[in-house]
Amino acid sequence: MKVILPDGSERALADGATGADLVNALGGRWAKKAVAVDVDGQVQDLAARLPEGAKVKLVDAESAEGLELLRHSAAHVMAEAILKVIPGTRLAIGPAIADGFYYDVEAPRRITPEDFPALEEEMQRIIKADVAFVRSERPRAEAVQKAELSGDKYKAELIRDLPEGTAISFYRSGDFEDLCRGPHLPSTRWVKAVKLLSVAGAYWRGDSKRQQLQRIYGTAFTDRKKLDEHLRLLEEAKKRDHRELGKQLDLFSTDEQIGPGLILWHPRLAMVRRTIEEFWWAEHYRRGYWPVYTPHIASEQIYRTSGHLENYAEMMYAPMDIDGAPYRVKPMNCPAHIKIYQTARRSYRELPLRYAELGTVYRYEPSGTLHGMLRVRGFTQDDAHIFCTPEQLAGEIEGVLDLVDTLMRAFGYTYRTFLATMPPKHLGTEEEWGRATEALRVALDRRGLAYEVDEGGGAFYAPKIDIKLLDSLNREWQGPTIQVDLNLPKRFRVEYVGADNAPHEVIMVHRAVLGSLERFIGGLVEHFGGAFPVWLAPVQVRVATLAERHAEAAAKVVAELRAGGLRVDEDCGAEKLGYKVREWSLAKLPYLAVLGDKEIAEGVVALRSRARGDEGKVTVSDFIARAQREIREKTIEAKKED
RNA sequence: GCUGCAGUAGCUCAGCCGGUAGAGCACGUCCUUGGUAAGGACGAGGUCCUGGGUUCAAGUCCCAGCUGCAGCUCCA
Repeated sequence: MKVILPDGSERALADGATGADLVNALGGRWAKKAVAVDVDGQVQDLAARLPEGAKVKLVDAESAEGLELLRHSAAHVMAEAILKVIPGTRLAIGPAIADGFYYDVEAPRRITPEDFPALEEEMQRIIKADVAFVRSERPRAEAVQKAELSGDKYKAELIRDLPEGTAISFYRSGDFEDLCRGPHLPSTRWVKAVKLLSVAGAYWRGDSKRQQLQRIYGTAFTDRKKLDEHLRLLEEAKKRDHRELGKQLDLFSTDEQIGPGLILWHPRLAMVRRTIEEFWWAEHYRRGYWPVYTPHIASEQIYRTSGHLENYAEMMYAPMDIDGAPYRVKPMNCPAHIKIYQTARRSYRELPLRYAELGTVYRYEPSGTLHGMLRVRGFTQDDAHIFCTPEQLAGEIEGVLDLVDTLMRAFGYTYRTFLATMPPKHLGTEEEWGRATEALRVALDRRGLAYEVDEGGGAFYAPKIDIKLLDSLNREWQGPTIQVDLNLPKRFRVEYVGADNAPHEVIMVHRAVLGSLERFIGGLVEHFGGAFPVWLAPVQVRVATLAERHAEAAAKVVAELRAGGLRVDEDCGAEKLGYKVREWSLAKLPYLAVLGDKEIAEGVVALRSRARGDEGKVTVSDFIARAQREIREKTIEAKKED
C-alpha cells in the first residue's frame, strides 16, 4: 500500500500498516517525537491502520495538536490516579483545554490541593509504567450497560446522548478504561512533565441546576523545562495581577458603599488614563473624527427603538422614574450618536461623518463575573461611529485599521486579526452580509494584513473584524473591534440623500480600539507589570534629596522639570538615600534624579533609571531633552529583571 | 445569578478549646543629615464586614445579608 507524505511524495508500506509503522519507516527523529498521525486532516492514534492512498502527516508532540493529545492523555492518567487515591470517585468529563487539562469528578469527599502530592506521585508511577493506550469500540447498549453496572452514571448519560451511528470508543491504559473519543498518545510515558494546579467547583454539563462536581485542573508538557517555564509565567502573571498592583501602586479601588464593579480611579492611574485619552483624541482628530458628547441617562423610548430593551433588558440597570416617564442609564452610545446624525438631512456630500466619544456606559453584569478593572459594571468605551456610503466603506475600514495599528504599537502590543462572518442566527439578508463582509475583506487585503476567518463568528447584527492582542506574557486579550452594523440604520431609518436625490440607508460602522478604558488600562497594568513606559508613567521622574538642606535646590529642579513638560514628584524627607531609592523602585517610576552637595555645586543631578540603574551626572536640560524624546517616540524600555 | 471559600489597624497577616485584640510595614513626633533597595526611639491607630441568634460571656459557634476570591465556555 501507499500513503502520501506532506511533501507530496509517496511512501510504500506493508499492507495494513499503521501510523507506528510509518514512524518506523521514516525513522530518525520522528521516533522521538511522533505521537499521532494526521490522516486526511483527521488526527488518529499511531496504532490506527492507515487507509490506502491517504495523505498522512505525523503529529509532533511539541505541536499544538501534539500538546493537546498529551494533555488529554494526562487527564486520563490523572483520572486513574484519582480512582486509586480516592476510591469511590465517579468520573464525568476530562478534556484538554488551552493551557492544560481538567477532569470533573464526583468524589466521596472534598478534594483539596493537599491531595495533589499523592495524586502526582501516583501519576508518576503510571507514567513510568509506560502502559499503552488501547482503543476499542463497543455497541451502544453494551457500553451503557457496562457504565451503569460500574456506577458511572455520568459516562452512561454521555453515551446515551451520543448521536446514533457514532462509534463509541474506549481507551484502556493498564487497568483503567475510560469512554473517550480519542485519539491518545501511544503510551503513558509520553506524558513527561505534569503538574496539578487547582481544584474548583463546576456543574455537570455547565448547568447550574445540576450536580456540582469537583474540577481538578492540571497541565502537562513534553519536558520538565517547558513545564517550569509555564509555571514561572503563571507565577509572573500572579505578581502582575492588576488588582494586586492596583493596591501596591495606589492605582484604583472599589468601595462597598459605591457598589461592585464600579471603579474609583486614583490620581496616578487617572493620570495614565488622561495621557492615553489625549493621545487617543490627537490620533482621531488627525483622521477626521469629530468629538461628541451624549447624556448618561435617556428615556427608555430610545432603547425601544434601538432594540436594546427587547434583547438586552436584563443587562441594563433598572429604570428610574423621571416625571412619570421611565429613564435608563445608558448601556450603549450608539443610539445617541445616531440622534445627532439625524438632526439634519444628510447629503452624500458630507459623508463620511465620524463621531467619536469616550462614553461612559453602565451594564448590569452578573455579580459572579466581575473582576477588578477587567470586568466591571460601569466603563468608558472609546466609541466611534462612522456614517458613510457603501462605496466609502472599505476605505473607512482601512482608516480604522491604520488607527488600530498606530495605537497598538504605542502600547507595545502585537496582535492577531480575525474576520468574523455571518452566524447562523442573524438579522438582515445574506446579500447585505456578503457586501459588508466583502468590504472588510478588501480593507484587510489592501492593508496587507494577515487574518484568520472566524466562520460564523460575527455578531448577530454585524460582520466584524476582531483583533486580539498579545501582551508581554504572551497572553491574549480581547482587543479592537470593527463592526458593520446591519441593524440600527434600519431600526432608526438612518439615511442620506444620494447623488440621485433619493434617500439611501446609511452604512454605519461601529468601532472601538481600546474597548473599555477600564479593561484596557487594567490590562496595560499587567502588560507592563505596573512599570509604565516614560510616556505613560504617572510620574516620570522623582527628585530626591540627599539631606534636608538640599530641599530648596530640589524645588528649583522640580520647577525646571515641570517647565520642561515632565510629570514630577519629589522626595525631600529625612530618610537616607538608600531608603529613597528603594521607595522609588517599588513605585516603579522610570527616573530618579538625586541632588546632593556635589550635584548642586556642579549644576547637575545624579540620574538613576529603571532600565539601566545608576547613570551618573547629567544636566537637567539634557535630561529633559532625553525624556522628551522618549515621550515623543513612546519608547518602551527593555525589561530589567527584578 | 449559581456553588465553594474568605472578610481582624491604611496594607500584609497572626489570634489555641468562646473569657473584652496582636505583629511587621505604612502613618505621626523626636533624634540622626546621610551618597544609590529599609538608621533609631517613642506614639497614635480597631463598629474584629453588617444584622440577628445561642451563651454568664462571641473576633471565635449558628442563621441571613453585603463585599471579595475561585470556578461555572473551551465539546466523551
